[in-house]
Amino acid sequence: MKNPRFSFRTKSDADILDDGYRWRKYGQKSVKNSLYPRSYYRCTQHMCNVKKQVQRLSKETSIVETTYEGIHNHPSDEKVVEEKASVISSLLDKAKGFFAEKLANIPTPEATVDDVDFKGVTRDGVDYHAKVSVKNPYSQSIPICQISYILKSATRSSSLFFLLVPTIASGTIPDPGSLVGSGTTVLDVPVKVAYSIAVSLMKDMCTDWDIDYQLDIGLTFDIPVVGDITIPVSTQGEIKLPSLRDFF
DNA sequence: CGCCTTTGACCAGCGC
DNA sequence: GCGCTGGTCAAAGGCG
Ligand SMILES: [Zn+2]
Repeated sequence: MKNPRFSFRTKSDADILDDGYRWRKYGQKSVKNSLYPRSYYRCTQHMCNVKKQVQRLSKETSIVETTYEGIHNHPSDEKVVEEKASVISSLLDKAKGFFAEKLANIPTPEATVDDVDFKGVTRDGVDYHAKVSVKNPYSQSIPICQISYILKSATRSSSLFFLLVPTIASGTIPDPGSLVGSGTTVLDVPVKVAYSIAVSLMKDMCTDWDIDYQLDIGLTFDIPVVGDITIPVSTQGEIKLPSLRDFF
């Protein structure tokens, strides 16, 4: 009943992805608020009750989400495993090249915050809408399924606030797509800042509106069955906050 | 035949 | 209880 379960997202045109095991489909249901149906599979091996669900996301139709439940008690197809291993090493080569070129030219940052729009105030906090440009210096395009970020202040101001609360916001961006090769991809990042932090920020920013920021970004590659590989990328820059006039 | 989808029926949990 | 939802069963049919 309560088996271990994990899920991952894969950017794929095909609904059926070979993971080295043989499955028998035993159901398909349409789920509420989703354009695409959810398929139910069971491992064909006797005495192995591993199940999986496959569903294409309605928001980003190029991504399928697979949820596994249970652990196989038998080996899988060797050939497919070998193929997966080659895919993984290929991805690692891509990542290596990415960092090789990144380290080559230090001055250009990989990610900058272009603009921060004030969206509104809710009961819990203040909503911003940030446009983040992520530059991919590597010639090949990199498929990304998730980008996690931590936005914290790197200012050297004597402000007590930044010493106490260094982290402004954090979260994940679901399925931002691919980072195009030798280009810049603009991501729309919804940022929710807790109300108490926002107030402190406003008080602190009365004199100078620009703060130095440090943006810790994790690029997450999805690798079927094996799991995710997250590569940390750090960047610094300057962020402009909306003035108090935007509030009233 | 063996093995697989398809598909409606069926069931269990949950909110009202 | 009633209806909705998500997960499963199983009969039927496809296909090499
Ligand atoms: Zn199995």
